[in-house]
Amino acid sequence: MSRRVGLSTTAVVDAAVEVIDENGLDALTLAAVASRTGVAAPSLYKHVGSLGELRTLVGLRLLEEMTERFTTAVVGRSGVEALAILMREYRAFVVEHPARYAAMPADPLNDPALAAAGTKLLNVFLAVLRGHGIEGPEAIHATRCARAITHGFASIEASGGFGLPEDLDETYEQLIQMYIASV
Amino acid sequence: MSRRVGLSTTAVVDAAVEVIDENGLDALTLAAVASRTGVAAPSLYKHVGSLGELRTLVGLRLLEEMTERFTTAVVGRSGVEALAILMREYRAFVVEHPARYAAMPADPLNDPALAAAGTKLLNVFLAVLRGHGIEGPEAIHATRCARAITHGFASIEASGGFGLPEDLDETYEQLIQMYIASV
DNA sequence: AACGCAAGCTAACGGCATTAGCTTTCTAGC
DNA sequence: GCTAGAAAGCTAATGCCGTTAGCTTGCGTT
Repeated sequence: MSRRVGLSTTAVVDAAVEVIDENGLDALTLAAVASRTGVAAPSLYKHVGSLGELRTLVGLRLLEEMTERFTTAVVGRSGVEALAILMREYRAFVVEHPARYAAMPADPLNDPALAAAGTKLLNVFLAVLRGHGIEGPEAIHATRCARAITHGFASIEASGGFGLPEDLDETYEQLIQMYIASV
Repeated sequence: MSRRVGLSTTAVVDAAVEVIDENGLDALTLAAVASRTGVAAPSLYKHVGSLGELRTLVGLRLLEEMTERFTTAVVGRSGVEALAILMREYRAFVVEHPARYAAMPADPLNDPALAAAGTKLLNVFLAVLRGHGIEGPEAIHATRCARAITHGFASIEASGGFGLPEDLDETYEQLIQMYIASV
């Protein structure tokens, strides 16, 4: 048998994300990742402490992926235009990778391993709001509102919770306008 | 040993909800329900087809619980007042039973066993909107917006996703006003 | 009083995460 | 270039869980 596959923690997380993409979050199992990486299940423990830790690492990866994507999308834009772009980009990520979105940690700030990455993601929103003249406690409320709207719509859409798919764009634009009108 | 416990499907679902309330959705296991009902795990199959079916039954129960609660809360009210009450009641349910909310089916309309109950819940919103003069496609968009906002805020709150808990009321009232201003 | 069904039970299987302990391969230092 | 030791892999084994099979027992009906 071909020994020394040359695995690494990064490669294990890569494989985990692939498993999620292909078969959904529930399919993320050490056995599945092991088979995909061509290794016996217990060997994964050389690179990852436990299934729980792997989940955290996947969450970290996704948090960073979103942050980079949002940062890139919003560069050179400002004001309500930037806010709208951010919200559309959020939904676009979920539409492209619905299973991946389900693996996003719900409360990154409560997990020491995810707090830094979660804060960075939050800061993208806060920076755009600040550029629009919103700061302090007002900015916290505004960010929470944006989170609730984007996460709410995206999570329902990702799980197929909306009945008729044809005019979802219109509903979402309506939400964006609703939000922008309020800030 | 005391044979003939006198179990029923309803009693099994009761126990399942208690397990969820006490130890979270992940703790919903046939072993846990069996131990709580004083029965061996395989005996549960006399009342429930599988763990998956038990999850569906729990979802059905919660859907009905919410529908009844909302219906009661909104009786005698109309217009934007009724909309605000509905949204506050939605959040109140989640605050009272965070773990239970996590067990709510994300896409009830896609599951034949839950479609009827999901439609009933949706109809409470649609009825209030109709009383406010919103009908047809416009009502669909408006309902989706309400769902996105309430579910988004509630699910983040239920999972402890918001950092500072003190002025969450204010954020939510802001969202309610934002929504009401748009319909 | 006897029968049949429903509601329990125990035993067993397979899948999973995880631990323990072994073998092999790469690499660093001489 | 050789050799120790660490790192990366393996197999075996444990315990929990869902699930199935097949047995036993209590209860309601006739």
